[in-house]
Amino acid sequence: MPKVGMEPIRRQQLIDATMATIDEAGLADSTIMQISRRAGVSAGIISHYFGGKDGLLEATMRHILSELGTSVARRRQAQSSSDARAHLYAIVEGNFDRSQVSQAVMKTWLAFWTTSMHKPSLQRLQRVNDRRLYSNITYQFRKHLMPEQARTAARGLAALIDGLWLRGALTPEKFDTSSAVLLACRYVDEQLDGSSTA
Amino acid sequence: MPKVGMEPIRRQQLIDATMATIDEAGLADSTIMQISRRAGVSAGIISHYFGGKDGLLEATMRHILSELGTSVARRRQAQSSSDARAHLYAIVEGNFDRSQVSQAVMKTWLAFWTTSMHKPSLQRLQRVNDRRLYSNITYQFRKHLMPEQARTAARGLAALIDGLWLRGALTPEKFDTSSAVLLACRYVDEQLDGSSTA
DNA sequence: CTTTCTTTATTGAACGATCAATCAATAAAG
DNA sequence: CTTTATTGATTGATCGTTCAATAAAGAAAG
Repeated sequence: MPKVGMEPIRRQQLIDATMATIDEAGLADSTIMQISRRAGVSAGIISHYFGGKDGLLEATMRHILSELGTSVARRRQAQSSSDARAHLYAIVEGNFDRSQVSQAVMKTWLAFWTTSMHKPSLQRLQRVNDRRLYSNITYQFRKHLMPEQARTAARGLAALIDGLWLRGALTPEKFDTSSAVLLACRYVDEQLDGSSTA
Repeated sequence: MPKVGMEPIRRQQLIDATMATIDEAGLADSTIMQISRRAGVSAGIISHYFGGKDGLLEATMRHILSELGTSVARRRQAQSSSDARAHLYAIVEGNFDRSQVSQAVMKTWLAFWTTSMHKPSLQRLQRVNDRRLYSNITYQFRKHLMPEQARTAARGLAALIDGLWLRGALTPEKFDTSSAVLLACRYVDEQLDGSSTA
């Protein structure tokens, strides 16, 4: 069947298969044979399109990060105003959209977080994404808070988002996204409204 | 030299070597040879004392969990009163003591979090610990809040603790423990004091 | 005291299994 | 006939486990 335009299709199939395999067996027990078998192709094709297993994992992480960035940007652009609260809400909602808050995506993300601490290439990806989230949040808080307060509020919100998300990933039960969003948005309110004491 | 009382010594040496190796190379690239070499013993001794690599990893996780439990319990017992705020502060401080908030312990913990999602034996350990933290927090909040509010506040505080801790583990910079404690304690205050709107 | 026996501690080479990567072969499409 | 796509057996390396051998330290017996 081969000839043209197979590359983007295969790449997507393999990235999806990678997340599904990590979800099922964990990154440590995910072999290229399992992944390729799930994608319906041979093992050799991975080296052909991604240069090897590492390339596939990095591409998978890029894909997840890209989807997160898109889901946040989409909600922020939907805001016509420059209201800080609305933008912070959008950021929170975007982080709990994550295209899909599926167990597969969350487990894959956590696996990459762990791996990124020892693989410079993945660490750079994670850092860039992290910095962007933090500085976006800080920028919005600065509209209503003093620089120092804004930084603290941003640290708190970022931690709250990651913590809620982490706990959603760790518990086998369905992740209650809406209550997590509500909790994080209430934190935003507390930071914006209760700033009179300092 | 052998004869008596080597077991507890070797076990501790190997657990320490495990955390140090995970800190340096990551769990995925930690072999029993590296670990045993760092502990100054042969590879075979691991199977002798822990039954195998899995046993060593489970023992290491138990050790970390035990140290966390101890550091929280110690600070709570230091409280003579039954004041909710003081106990919540103690819980927060205990979680950021973690015996040592070293990179080695944090990386090991994160590695086990990731692994526990696919290994029932580790998952049970993690769940028990998680439940205990959550119910302890909920119990304290219930002294001043309605059940539903207490649960929400507990979810928020637990997430905030985990999130701050996770971000401390992910950033290469030194983890600013005191500011993390301050931030989490301020969250406790906001939950306890600002409950008049509901 | 010293000789034998037993237990505990430890080693490290050998084994078997697993896995990522390679590459020559194949097949379809232009 | 060339290019793109794909296969899957082979290869080479790695790793966890096993196990027979060894060593030291008491214990028992003379």
